[in-house]
Amino acid sequence: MLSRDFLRKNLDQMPRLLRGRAYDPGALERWGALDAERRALMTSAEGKRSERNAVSAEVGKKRKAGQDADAEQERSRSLGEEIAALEARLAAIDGELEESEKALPNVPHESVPDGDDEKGNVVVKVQGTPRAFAFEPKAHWDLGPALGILDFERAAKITGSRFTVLSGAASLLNRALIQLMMDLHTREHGYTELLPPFVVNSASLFGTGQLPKFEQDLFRLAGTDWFLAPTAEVPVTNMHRDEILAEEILPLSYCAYTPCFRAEAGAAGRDTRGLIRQHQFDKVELVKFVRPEDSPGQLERLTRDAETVLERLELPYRRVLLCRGDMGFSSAKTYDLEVWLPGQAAYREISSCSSFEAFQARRAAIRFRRSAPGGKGKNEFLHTLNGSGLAVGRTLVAILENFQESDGSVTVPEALRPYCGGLASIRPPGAS
RNA sequence: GGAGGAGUGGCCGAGUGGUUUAAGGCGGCGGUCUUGAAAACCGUUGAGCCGCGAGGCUCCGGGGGUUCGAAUCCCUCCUCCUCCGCCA
Repeated sequence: MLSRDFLRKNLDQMPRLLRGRAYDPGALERWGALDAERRALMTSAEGKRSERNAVSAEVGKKRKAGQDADAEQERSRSLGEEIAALEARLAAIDGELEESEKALPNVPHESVPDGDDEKGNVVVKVQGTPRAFAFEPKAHWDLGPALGILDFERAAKITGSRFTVLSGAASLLNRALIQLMMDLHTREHGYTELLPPFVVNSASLFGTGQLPKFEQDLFRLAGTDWFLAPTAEVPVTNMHRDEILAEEILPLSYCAYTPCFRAEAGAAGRDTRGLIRQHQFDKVELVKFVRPEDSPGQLERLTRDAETVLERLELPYRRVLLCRGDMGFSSAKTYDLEVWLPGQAAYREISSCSSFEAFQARRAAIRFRRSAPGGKGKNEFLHTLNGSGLAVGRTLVAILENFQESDGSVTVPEALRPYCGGLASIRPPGAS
């Protein structure tokens, strides 16, 4: 959410600031008129309330002194009616203002390139060279079943499409990857690990920006205010909802492994094969709470922290700076990390690292007390960032496809072996 | 799930209808004193909003109600605690 102050000052600039982003221009115009009316009504209502408070106190005083206070009582009562009328109008205006504010996307950072879709994204870095195969590399949806470690059909029986059973080495590797990522981020990158609830309420989803606009992407527990978390970003960012943090503890860095649940409405027909787009997947998430002046540097660091996982696993990837039109609703700036998948001969997203500036902090009321020499500092909204470090299922896919051999086996990357009992190679059933 | 109890400023805690614009304490900050520190003493110290300003308004877990007037009374929801039941 953008601040009212910012909207007021930049109302005529908003079309330029939000160019390329999805929003309703008519809502902006209405916002301006409503805001002015709201402030006028407020001044009037507060004046009346002030008078009523005084008159009301007079009633008490006179009564105590045994005097007649009927005139004051009547005046207070009629003021009360006037106030109630003004307040009803105010509440209606407030509701409308909030509706339009909630629906406005974040203003992109100035370093974000123009563009309407992924064609406007900019590759800022390419790391590693895709391996030259002496044979036709298979896609993981062929490799996995052949190795007997990915079972799509039985998962469809148990639940439905876009679910998978991992068995044997796939389950082991998945577990090892989580462990490797969590160890790396906690021991080498300074993150504090959390195991948050996987179920979140609507207030939390509003705080990070999934609600109210994107409920169709979520699984809701029937008859409740609870949803399966679509990403650990939601529970972890909302850790500090409605809090005022001390400046000294910033930057705060958390990492958390959670399963993630997404309804994938509107993705019908896309990535229907394999592990790429599932209703349930594991992810290690990185979340930071930082001072506003630190957020650009911290986005670079967080993105590096995610890249380090790919480098440890010897996976070729590239870093892409998303253009204005391809960013998420809440983001001010986003880097996607894309891993090379030989089976598709393409780079595919494996991490998305974003700075939200104060957009989420405002929605979730997360502030910090700026320390000032000789006394009290001001409370300010802090900046939040997060990124996948990494999406575990897609990392498993990348390992299977990049490290496959001509005999159908898959070599386990060196860095992962200590986490899976020294397993060096995954072999097809029956192979020696 | 059943029965009780409780939610007040960073923390503890007083307040059961009208100078409470929330007492007091702790903690924090500033100062006096001191070579320095501690102690003691003095002062200061919640959040948000409206207003050019003076100033004003709102907030005592959330929401609703009663009243001229609500932290205080009523309804409802949430959370926590105790006991019972159930359970990994």
